[in-house]
Amino acid sequence: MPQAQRLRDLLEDAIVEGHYAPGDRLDPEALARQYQCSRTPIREALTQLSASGMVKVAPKRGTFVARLSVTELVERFEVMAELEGMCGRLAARRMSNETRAALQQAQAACRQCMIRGDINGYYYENGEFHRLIYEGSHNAFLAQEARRLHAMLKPYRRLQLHARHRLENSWCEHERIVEALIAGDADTAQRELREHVLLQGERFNDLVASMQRLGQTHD
Amino acid sequence: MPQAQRLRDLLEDAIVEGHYAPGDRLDPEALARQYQCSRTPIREALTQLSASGMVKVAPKRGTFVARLSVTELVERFEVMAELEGMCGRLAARRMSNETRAALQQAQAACRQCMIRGDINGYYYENGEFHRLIYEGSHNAFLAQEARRLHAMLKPYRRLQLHARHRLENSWCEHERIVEALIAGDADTAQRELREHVLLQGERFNDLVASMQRLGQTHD
DNA sequence: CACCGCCCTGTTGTATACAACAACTGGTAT
DNA sequence: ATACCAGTTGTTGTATACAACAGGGCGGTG
Repeated sequence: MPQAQRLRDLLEDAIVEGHYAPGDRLDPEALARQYQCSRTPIREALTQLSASGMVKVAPKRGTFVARLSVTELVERFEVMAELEGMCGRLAARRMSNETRAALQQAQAACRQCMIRGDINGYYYENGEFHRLIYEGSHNAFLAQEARRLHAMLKPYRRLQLHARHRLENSWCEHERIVEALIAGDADTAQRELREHVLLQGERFNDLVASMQRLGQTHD
Repeated sequence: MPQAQRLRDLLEDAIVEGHYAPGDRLDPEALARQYQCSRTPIREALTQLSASGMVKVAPKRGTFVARLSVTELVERFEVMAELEGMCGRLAARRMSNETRAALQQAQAACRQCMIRGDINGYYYENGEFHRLIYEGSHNAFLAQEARRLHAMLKPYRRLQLHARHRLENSWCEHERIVEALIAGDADTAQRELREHVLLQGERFNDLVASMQRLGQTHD
């Protein structure tokens, strides 16, 4: 596999997992030294990340990890909610028995993390939970787009989970979603997933507050 | 503006407008000669187009204009329908008076083209019609994604319009959509737009047939 | 003291050269 | 006749060097 691809995946992971914070500068030369290669593959990796919206290039000033404004974030969550709902609607009809079982397993794992108060664990299992629903839609393109958006929003989604009782609420919502998916109730699955993802009410305010704190640490 | 960006736009346009057909080879060296530059910016342009799904690279064998399989196409239309529906739902509530007027104007232009049987004209005005609804959603990210998918499907969408009575049917569907949008009826706008975009029944078969003809001319 | 302009520096974008790699083609052996 | 092997060729991926461009700082001037 070409080096640029590996670098793209590595950098994407590092961004998504929070090793680089939104607004951080990504210096091509430093990265080139770090990964023992020339600027060319680094440049290509950054270009691709820029295309997928993970980084923003400020011409002649540097490349930075994308820092989304509140508006941009709300817009993306709005689209994400719709795509997740669509995945749910399709998955309710199309999901295989294996995926169904895996989903219930992921939900059980989420429950364990919730009980232990293990936020990072929940965060990971939650990703699995949603990924399974994407795959369950049996629409590879939809699943790919959903994964892309999910990755893009991951750094911000993580902030939400620290809000009080968010884990419990999230898990209960999952429970209703699983129920609808198992029952094959497409409409309910779609609606519950949309609501689950959509930023609304308190959660919106919590997230904005977290972002502002995040912003202060890097300005 | 960097040359690579210009080239990307140029190539994308050329593909979308059908100057290159799905399956055509895009030889970097030939393009470099054609555009009087080195392979570097060409390469970058092609990489970006590959990321957005317009071209497919077959490692060590060449770069080709994406030729979507029937499955891939159906999947994309399925997602497109959902996104358009979402645009419609939001636009019904958020569209400005100017956009509303522009939409009615585009619809009138479509009507003229329909009456004249001007397929290319209709094709163009149809693009405007849909673009206005995207913008009307007042969700810049959603609009961008919708435009991207729309562009990707454009070469195939064009095939549909040649089917008998497709222009008339399309225009009538537009009419119902405009009506719902003007009335601010979000549910109807969403539903009508979804149906309008979704490949179903006869139209699906027509498109598959056209694609097979297209395939034969390039194999 | 403030403002304007110039130079320097840093960053990106492009060209070119080179190396690695896989696919194709020709030939040979079984 | 077919399968396999090796050389060749074409293509991509990477490194490096260079040029262009913009921004920031510094100094001069009003």
